[in-house]
Amino acid sequence: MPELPEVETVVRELNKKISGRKLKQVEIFDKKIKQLRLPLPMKILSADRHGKYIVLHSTKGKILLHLRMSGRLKFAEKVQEAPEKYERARFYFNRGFALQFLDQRRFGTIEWTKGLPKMGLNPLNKEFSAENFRELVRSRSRGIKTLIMDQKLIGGMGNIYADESLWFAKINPLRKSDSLSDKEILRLRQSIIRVLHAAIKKGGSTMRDYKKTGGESGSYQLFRKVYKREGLPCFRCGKKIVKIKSGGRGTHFCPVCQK
DNA sequence: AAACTGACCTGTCGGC
DNA sequence: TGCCGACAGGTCAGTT
Repeated sequence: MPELPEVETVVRELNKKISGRKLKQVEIFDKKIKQLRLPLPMKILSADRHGKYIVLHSTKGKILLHLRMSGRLKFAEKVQEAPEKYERARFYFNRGFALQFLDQRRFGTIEWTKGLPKMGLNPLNKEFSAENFRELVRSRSRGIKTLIMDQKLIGGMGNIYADESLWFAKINPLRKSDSLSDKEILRLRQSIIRVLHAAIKKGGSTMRDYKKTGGESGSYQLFRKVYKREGLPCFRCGKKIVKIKSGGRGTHFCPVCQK
């Protein structure tokens, strides 16, 4: 569920809510998640985003969270003892604060580590330069949508924002990456940056499970152009948006203005 | 090395 | 109504 804008939104909230707080105890409710063996208590210094990972930095190491499809974090000033529905783990901080990890589909992960997984370019950072992106796109031959969603190449792009970015760039998601012109590559880069920033501004997209740490929904879904709009008119040319499958994922685009 | 496929889970929705 | 398959924001291991 959560892609870069959703994770970024959550991380910004965590920074406000738990930076500097003392983590006192962790409870794991789902036995699919293995015990962390943290040196508790520990002080959480800050929260960070690494692709779609959430990183909690402490003086002794990092707690790495991944929400996968249906995971979410909920911050509570006071929690009841019993886990709520779909609650898989809980972090207890000083003064009664708790962070709940909810995950209906149980794909989400939590680990205690020193290092970080290898990750592609951060599209919000200057490393996502026109030159770096062009090099990346040109150096292989595969569908452009699956390329921009490959976390080893670009960290954080997911299904919604890949479709949205390709619509803004007027590029068909099935185009082979090495067939894109310089102009198209520049347009795609700009579209990715524009879409991600706009989505962060709206607190991400709530299609179904995703919620911010206080329980509010994001609102970027109200501004989407193609994702889950199959059969509806394209906002640019009026023709119907179609849905196909690419890399096993639902893929939405305008067959007329995305060349 | 790079690019597909199915598997991992639980729930929902649409068709017959 | 009920059943059954397809599908959902993401990755991974296994296979070509």
